[in-house]
Amino acid sequence: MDSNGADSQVDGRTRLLSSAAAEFSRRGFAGASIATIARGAGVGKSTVFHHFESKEALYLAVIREAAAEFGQTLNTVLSTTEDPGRCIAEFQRRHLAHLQRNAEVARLVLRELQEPFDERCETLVRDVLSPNFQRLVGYLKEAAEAGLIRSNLDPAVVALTLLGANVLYFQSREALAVLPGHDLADNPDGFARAVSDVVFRGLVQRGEQ
Amino acid sequence: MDSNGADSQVDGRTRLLSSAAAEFSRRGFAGASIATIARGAGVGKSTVFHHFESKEALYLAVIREAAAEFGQTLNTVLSTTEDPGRCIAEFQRRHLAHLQRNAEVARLVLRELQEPFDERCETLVRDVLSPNFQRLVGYLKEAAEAGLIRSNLDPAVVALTLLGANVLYFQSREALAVLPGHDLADNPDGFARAVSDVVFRGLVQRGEQ
DNA sequence: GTCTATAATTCGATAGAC
DNA sequence: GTCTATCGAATTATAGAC
Repeated sequence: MDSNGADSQVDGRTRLLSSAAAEFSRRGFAGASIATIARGAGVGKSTVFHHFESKEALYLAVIREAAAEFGQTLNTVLSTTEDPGRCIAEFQRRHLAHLQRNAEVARLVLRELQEPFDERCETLVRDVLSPNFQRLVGYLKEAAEAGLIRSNLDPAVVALTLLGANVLYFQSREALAVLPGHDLADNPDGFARAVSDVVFRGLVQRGEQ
Repeated sequence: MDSNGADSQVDGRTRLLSSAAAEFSRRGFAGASIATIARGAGVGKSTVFHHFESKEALYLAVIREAAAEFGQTLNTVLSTTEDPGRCIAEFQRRHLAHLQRNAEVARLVLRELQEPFDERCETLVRDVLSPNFQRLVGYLKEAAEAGLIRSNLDPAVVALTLLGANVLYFQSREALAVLPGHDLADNPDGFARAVSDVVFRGLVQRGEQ
């Protein structure tokens, strides 16, 4: 049922990260227990503290891991020498795929953002989430300065629009299947492409206004 | 601190709805206690079951109430005789304001969508959320058929893009305040207007492609 | 207020890699 | 022999019961 356990092929640290992702995602930060995480990784409790300074450090490491992986994707995807339409479409597709592949961590982050804003959340945003977000914003700003896209708009708004569509899709996938009239629920790539098309070209008829 | 309590100006049913909104939002459906809800409304436990068939009926009524109120707004806002740019901007602004004004219910719904998809959630989507969503989709479809907006795009995708931006803003308002380079966090109307501008006009330079 | 249970964290020791 | 991963036992912190 769970794919971690004492899978001796990977080292303890890695097994701890994936066990922690599952446990934090299921119970939230406060509800998660170090003992359960250790058990899930097939190691002793004290081994956790050999690899990570504290429960919070482990928690941040779980998210940092996923964020760093997506950072690699950004290296490939965000290039001002490419056509911005393609760039954005590819960003959107890869981002949604990343959310779905790292569903546990994604849920963890969304859960955190909903809880009352504390210092832990601020650290999370500042140190882990913000860098990738700022790279997207930076790309959009450069594209605007280079005349590749419209320049009179806030790049942070554009970024939030793109991310918001993916996040809502990710959160509501199952609910979408209930709604009639489309087949979005089982076609994330198609959804991502359609969103990037909407955002890039807009609703307005070509040639008007 | 909380504005419900035994405020005898409004009737029991109304006080129950707002007490229930607070309690469900805080503890989720399973965690919420009818006794606490009754106490918060200043009525006895049996009064709850006089007004509502069951815990689930009360829960759905809380959300239905907010959805119906927003349905009123849709009547005012979605009109194919208006300029679609204005329509969408106004929809976006009112929707975000509605999320913020009904923050407890909004959090409740988002929480529900994240939990494992069960029958309760399906009822919620089908009976309560879907009607308003379909009205937005229907408006976009008509606008496309009338030639007011581009017709080769999926209206459900457009709707999800608009809603996603608002939902993400709503969920991450406090986190946004931490990110540098913008003042979005304390200007929801400005955010909504900027998003609708992006979605309506697109990123592409006017006159190109 | 004290007692108790639970959970985080630290300590000291062991075993294997190089 | 040192270094690193590991463990079991010991130590604190905290929250709830009485």
